[in-house]
Amino acid sequence: MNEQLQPLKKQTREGKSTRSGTQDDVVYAHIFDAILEQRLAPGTKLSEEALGEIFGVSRTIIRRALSRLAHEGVVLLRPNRGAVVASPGAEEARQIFYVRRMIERAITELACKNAKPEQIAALRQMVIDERDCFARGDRGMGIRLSGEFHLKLAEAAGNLTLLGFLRSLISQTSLIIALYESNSRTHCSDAEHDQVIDAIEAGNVEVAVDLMMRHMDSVDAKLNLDGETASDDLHAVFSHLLPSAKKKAVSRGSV
Amino acid sequence: MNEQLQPLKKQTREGKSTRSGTQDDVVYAHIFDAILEQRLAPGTKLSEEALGEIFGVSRTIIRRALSRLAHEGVVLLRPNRGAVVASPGAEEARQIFYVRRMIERAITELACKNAKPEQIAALRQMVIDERDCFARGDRGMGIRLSGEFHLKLAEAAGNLTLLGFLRSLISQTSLIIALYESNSRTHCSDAEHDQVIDAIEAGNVEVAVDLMMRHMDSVDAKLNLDGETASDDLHAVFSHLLPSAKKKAVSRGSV
DNA sequence: GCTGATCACATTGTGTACAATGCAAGGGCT
DNA sequence: AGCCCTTGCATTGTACACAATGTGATCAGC
Repeated sequence: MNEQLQPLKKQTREGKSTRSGTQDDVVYAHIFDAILEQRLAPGTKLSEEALGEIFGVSRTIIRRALSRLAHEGVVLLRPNRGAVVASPGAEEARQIFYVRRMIERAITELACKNAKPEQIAALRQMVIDERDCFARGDRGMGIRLSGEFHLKLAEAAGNLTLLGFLRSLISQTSLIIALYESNSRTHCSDAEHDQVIDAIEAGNVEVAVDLMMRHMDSVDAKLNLDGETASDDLHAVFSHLLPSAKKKAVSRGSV
Repeated sequence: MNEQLQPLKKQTREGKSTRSGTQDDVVYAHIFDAILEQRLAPGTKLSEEALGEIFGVSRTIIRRALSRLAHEGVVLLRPNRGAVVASPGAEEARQIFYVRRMIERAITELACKNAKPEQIAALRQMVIDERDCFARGDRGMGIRLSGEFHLKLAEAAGNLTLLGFLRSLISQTSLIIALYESNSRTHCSDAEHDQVIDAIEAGNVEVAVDLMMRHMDSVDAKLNLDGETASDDLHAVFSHLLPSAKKKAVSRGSV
């Protein structure tokens, strides 16, 4: 982990998820990415002062970023006791997937009606980039891109509310995959994404939705939410035994 | 508007929406309620300093409250230019209603399966209270309660993610009703709420969902989102002509 | 030796001062 | 006279200092 990257004046090191530009967003994005790429394990405490020192900003900024992450359900904010990376239990995970499935269905339907040619093109490019990243072994970026594919699709659907909800859901989904993925070396298959685009471009709602649902199936088929029903608490209980952050992102998948 | 209610130490004046207790929540709730009850018109600027003085707290608290409201879509936070009460356009309104309808359907279905007897009882009590409030002429409280009915229902459904989404949707819906309600003297009919409970208690999913959808219909039937397609910007443009806050809440409805 | 309370430390919560930004009015220029 | 630039004010953005709270360790008592 970086000892102390310089005070990041504006958009220092924006190579990662391209965001607008305020310090705020940069810090938010970094923490978010760290969680997505599992460099921060669920349950890890996120000390305001420590983070402030790392990013070279005051606690004010960190606090805002954490608050935002908490809103999205990626971080748990315990009053007077600090923030930790959320660790959703199995039941919670099921609920989140249930809702995500519903939202993705709606998005797919709307995208069939509303997606413009240039948006479809952007989606295709996205899949290519995604494939590239996985091919290059840049798994971290690949994971993020495969998440952003779904977001771009939501954009194409043209409903801002759905987009916002999906953003929150994807964050949480990624966390869940990190926790429960049994078969650790899988990810959103590019092929599935491609097929969905085909159906959408053809305007074939039935098929598009069906494919998307299958896609969702293939994602949560990889999870084992059964067994160890107590894992929710176990994770929280034993998390302090883990080092506060793993050095390298290892093979894992996302949606 | 109150000149300066005393520094509200803990839970001063918690007669309104019963919340936990931190200053934070109190300020949040007050602003939120003011928007819901239309004492704050869409487009109104929310100055941090002014609010801080009114509530007797520092800008820090106000800022957090505003940030939270912004996250729920009730307030628009323009960087370096302050916060204003959001004024969603017609298209945005349609999108929000679309999503709300979808969420409410899911909640109703789940509630049929999962609602426990004591939760049903709580819902019935809620409708009674709601009716009471409208009967007493306490329209403000009535509006809030009718919104909270839907939230309680979501609770009974047992999906926390859906609950969170619905909370956000209800806030925005209320705002939209404030903006677009043509027939100004309507509200969630208690009868409709009651019928929905009946169906849920009977475990009759089909009927429950159908009733809920009708209920949604009757809500947006009262809006005129057509005509004056430019009203979005008009509201924003002319809002500075209005006094910063209306004195009294007048007859209006909610969901 | 173990359980319980007390105290010290570490961390978060809040208020405030200062810096930066945006907005508006006034004056000079064309 | 109209337009643009400059200057001043108001408001938000950030950092920091102090207060409050929770946590863990030490020590007395059983």
